[in-house]
Amino acid sequence: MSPAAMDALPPLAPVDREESLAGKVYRRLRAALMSGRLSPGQKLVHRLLAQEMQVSPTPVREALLRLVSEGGLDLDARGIAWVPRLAPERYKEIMELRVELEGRAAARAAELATPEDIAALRAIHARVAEGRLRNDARMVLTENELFHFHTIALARMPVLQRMVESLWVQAGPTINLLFTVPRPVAPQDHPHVALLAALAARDPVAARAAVERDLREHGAVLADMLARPAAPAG
Amino acid sequence: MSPAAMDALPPLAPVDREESLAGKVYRRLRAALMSGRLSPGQKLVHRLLAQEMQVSPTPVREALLRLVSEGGLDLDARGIAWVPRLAPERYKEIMELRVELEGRAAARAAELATPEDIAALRAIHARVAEGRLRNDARMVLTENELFHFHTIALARMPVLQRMVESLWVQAGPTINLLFTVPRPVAPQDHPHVALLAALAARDPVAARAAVERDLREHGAVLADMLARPAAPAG
DNA sequence: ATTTGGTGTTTGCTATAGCAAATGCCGGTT
DNA sequence: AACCGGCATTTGCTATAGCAAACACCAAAT
Repeated sequence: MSPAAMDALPPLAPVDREESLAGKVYRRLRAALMSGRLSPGQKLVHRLLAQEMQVSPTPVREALLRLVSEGGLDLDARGIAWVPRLAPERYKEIMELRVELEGRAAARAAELATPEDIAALRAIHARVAEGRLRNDARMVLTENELFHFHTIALARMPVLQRMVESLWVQAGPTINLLFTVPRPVAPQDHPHVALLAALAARDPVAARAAVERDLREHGAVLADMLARPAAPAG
Repeated sequence: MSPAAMDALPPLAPVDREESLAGKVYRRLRAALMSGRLSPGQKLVHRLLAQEMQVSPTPVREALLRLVSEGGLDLDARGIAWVPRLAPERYKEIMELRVELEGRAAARAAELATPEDIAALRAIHARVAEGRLRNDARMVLTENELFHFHTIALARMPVLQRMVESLWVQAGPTINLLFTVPRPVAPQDHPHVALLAALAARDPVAARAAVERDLREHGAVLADMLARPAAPAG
């Protein structure tokens, strides 16, 4: 085998092993954070969770600690895990970092995306738009997330991707709590459409600008909601 | 207590609790990664580590899994933790992200730093320069790290700071393995000096540029070393 | 020299138990 | 009604045990 052929070989993939129980629990909790099924202020007690999930406490504890490590859960003074309530400044910081990192990923994606990649994104965006028409918040959130992470994956920057995931985990409960379906916009006005055009045109600058616009518009709405004083107790 | 006085109160600090054993182990391992005492390719077996540290395996396992979660350690197909060897592309991605995130922190720090902050940074930098004069790699690395994280802390962006720490943990073993003390430069030519001047002048653009220059110069040297084929076996 | 099979050891992962500290509940007192 | 004390329960954290799979080592066969 010549050196050139070695260079052309894909890297060896790790041998798939059955996922551990702790890994399964972690994924479920992580998805629950990103999708808002776990709400800000919720307490997660590993023994109780273990009972609910009908597993022993050790893997649940491990899963919770993983999520703490990536910022998705906070520990209180006693070591109990809680879903964080985002202060406005924290939310603002997270969104600022998303603008930068997701914008960077989009720019890179514009250099690397294939027509098939772009077609897949179009299909996802069509479902985002449908969710908007149907005023279906769950659908919009789910497909929007899929759209974003599909885009980011095109950039082939694994460290950045993991960072962005962590930001989504951190912001997920709050975003989902506050989210209302935006009014439908004219199809050509949606930032996703601008991003798709930029990807097709292999234009990194336009791709970044589209993502920035998307996140800034969306982020400003929620930032306003967060900055309001809490409603009087009903 | 009037609303204005409430706004002026510092946030309640969490009650300090004695750090758990797992937390202690985590900190030690993390510091070992950042400082290079753990080398790329090293295998970390939780039972053996527990014996060395004279603690039981559970907290060691928890500490290792935390470090896996933040990217500092990789798991192989069998679930064993290893200190990662950085491929050139991975190193490049990490440095690119550091340039962006640390640059951003420096720009923010330029807006927020007090004269006392800047004096403290000068003192740290003086020790960096001394380490260079003495050709003391350990001293340079230690003080340089202190300089960087002192700067980042001035930005008061906790999410960003945690991300940067994670990047340092990921790159620490490789950087320390390859590091050689750069030749001393004229004092005014060191990027830290440019950063200090930018902080004093409250100039975010110059601050960012100084950090970018620092990281790019340093990063290019190591990227070259990583890109070279491994030396023939001796 | 290489391959195969058997055996012992290692290792991750999970389950369980137990300790100490914190929390919650209830009754009694003011 | 509010406060206090006693007791039971909860909870994090750690230690230990055990299972299954993987690995390492060695001897025998080719």
